[in-house]
Amino acid sequence: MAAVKSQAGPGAMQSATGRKKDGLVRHCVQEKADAQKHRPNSVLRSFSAGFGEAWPANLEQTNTVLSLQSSNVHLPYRSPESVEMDEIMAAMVLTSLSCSPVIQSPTQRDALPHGPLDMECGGGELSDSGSSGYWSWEHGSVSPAPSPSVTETDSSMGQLGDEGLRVEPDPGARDEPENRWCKSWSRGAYRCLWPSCGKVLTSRVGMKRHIRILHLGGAEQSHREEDFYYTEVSSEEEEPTSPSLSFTSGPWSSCSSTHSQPTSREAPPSSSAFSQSAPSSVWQIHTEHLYQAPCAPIETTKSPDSPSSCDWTSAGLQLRPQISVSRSRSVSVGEQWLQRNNVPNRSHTISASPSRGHCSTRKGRGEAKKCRKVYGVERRDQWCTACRWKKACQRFPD
DNA sequence: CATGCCGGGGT
DNA sequence: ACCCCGGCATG
Repeated sequence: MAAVKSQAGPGAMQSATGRKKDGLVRHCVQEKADAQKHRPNSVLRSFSAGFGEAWPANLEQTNTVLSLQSSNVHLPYRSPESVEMDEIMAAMVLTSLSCSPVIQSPTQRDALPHGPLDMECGGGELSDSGSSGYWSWEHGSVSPAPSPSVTETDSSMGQLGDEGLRVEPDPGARDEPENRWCKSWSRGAYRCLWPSCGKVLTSRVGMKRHIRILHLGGAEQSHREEDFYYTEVSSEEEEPTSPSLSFTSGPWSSCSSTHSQPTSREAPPSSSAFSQSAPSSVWQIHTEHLYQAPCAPIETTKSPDSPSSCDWTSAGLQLRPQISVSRSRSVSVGEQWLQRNNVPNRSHTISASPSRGHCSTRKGRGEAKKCRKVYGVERRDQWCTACRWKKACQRFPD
């Protein structure tokens, strides 16, 4: 978008504005804490839940792979390195498998009350395991082609393949449009979701290794958990949208609004848990605003670097980067999300609406940079529309 | 004084 | 609805 914008003259701005309407939907399904149970099965379950039928086409293939795995697993001896690699592979397979529509595991499958898109509940507790900040789009993007290179896995994997995995063609199960399109536009970068890490690597294996070694302490048991601690990000998204937009402090990427999707956003399922949730999931937000900011996608990132998890509340929601939110609808992104999902919201989102409610009192100047500051008067055409019209800034709401 | 934006007006 | 701007509050 940024590029488009910059190239386009003022006149084009308007069209850009129009385009904005199709904000990007980052609909992400958040996994529940349950997923955190460190068990292979739970891993599979949770993933499957999140992905819905991500790649039905791969089911057969997947099964095949599993079979192979189960039959090849027990190798008398292998060098530590090879073992590690195998485990990595295993993790990859797991990841791939997670896309299967329904991976049933005999036990407590019903225990997980996740419905399609029920982020809210997941959010309820992103607890410590911290990885829960899982958004379907992120995972959905996990290479459509389930690492072909996988040839074998450790025994546990094999078992899973044999008994734990029963893939049934259940297209309707959790078929979310978002999942589909989401997966389509991400490609290769992986970001560590570990709190205050945010490392981005281009290889999945590398990321897994990073997580396992640095964050999971290389624990044996953790081999299959890496998946929870990283997320795939689209390189596309990483592209800077606008020069000054990226004040995000972390490695967080921004998303561009070039995608035609209604906007949606990840929001903290529960205001409080929010901060802790997803160690550092990226809150990418695309909002529409009344005034249709010409430029761009608004992106929000939860500041990863904030040592203390709770940032949302401080500094106007932390929508640091740019968020354009229409005042008329509440302002906080989180709120918006909550509203959409009928989640009883409230609490932290201070940022917003007060101004409208009791209008007389103009709220003091927020510390947030406004378009004027960011772009300067000379680049007024890059301001959000609201700013241009001398209205409350939509891009950088307080 | 610069900034943010309400309220109101023009098209 | 879109756009602009006077004028006021704020820092």
